[in-house]
Amino acid sequence: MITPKKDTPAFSFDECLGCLDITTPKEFSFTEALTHLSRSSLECMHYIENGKVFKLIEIDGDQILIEISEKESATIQVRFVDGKSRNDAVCEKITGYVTEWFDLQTDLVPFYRMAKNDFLLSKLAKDFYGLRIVGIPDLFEALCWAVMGQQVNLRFAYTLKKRFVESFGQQVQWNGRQYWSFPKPSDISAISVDELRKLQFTSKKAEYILGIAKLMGSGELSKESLMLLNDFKAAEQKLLSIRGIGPWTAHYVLMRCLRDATAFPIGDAGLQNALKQLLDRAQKPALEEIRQLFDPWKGWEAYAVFYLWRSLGSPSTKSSSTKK
DNA sequence: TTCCAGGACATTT
DNA sequence: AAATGTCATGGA
Repeated sequence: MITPKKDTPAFSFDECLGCLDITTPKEFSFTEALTHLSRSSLECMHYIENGKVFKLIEIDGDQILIEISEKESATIQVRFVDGKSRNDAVCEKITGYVTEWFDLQTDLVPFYRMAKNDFLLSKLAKDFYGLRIVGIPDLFEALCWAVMGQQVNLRFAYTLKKRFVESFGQQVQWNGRQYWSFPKPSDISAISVDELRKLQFTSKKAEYILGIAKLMGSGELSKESLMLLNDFKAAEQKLLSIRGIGPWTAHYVLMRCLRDATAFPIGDAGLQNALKQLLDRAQKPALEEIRQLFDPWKGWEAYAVFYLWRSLGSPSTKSSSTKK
């Protein structure tokens, strides 16, 4: 069985303020998490304002709008926007959610030890210190997002997600703003390809997502069942057996949802472009070279990829790149 | 205009 | 088994 580290950080609940403090590891940067979450203005699954993230999460069937901000060093604060208090059991679940979302359970010390003297990673580890793999805890969301991202530019992928969520998800209004929850498999399994075609999904993307919704709706596929498998390799095989899920999608989901630190979407175009830029090459490195580059990073492939992706959005590493 | 983007699958050689 | 075509849109 794949056992996630269950060393939940300490939390304290202040009943009066309707808040929850979560202690974060030393190697955690809330700013880096915010940078990641701010990638697209079309993002519909959370809202960011003044260094605070607003997100609708579901606990025991209840939708709770939370606001997360950095309180002081090594502490982030979760505020319940409705001001109501929650009991300890719910607080624990919220803490668990945030911990998983922000990847607070991973010990990054070995990663940084490894990266410290690496010719490529040392700079990235320094520049983006505290960056963790921001997760997509919901398996259906992770799979749908990965399918939407297949072979289209990221902006269009966000457009598709926004249309999808606003068509089939649930919303909560607060202070004149809408907060969305991702559609459930059961919301999607019965719709038709045409309904997704209207949102400008390709027929294939529509079929893939309907197929995944049916598998998850029937219980044939679930995050829990994947985590019950012997290892991530078995989870990968299960994912690859599903129509529409190829190597890239499988590894992307292993990385963002199942938290496999060895997940390695080697064919990823963004990864190849990041390496091309960092190595100052005229062309993207070949797959075999990428494999060799990653060889010293065994066990931390997913983190290496995430830091390389991060480098693409960084002004500090941006150079006057010419195309192709 | 052309190329290809955080791919996967079907079809053709 | 490996190369090639297809999907849809958008940005450079």
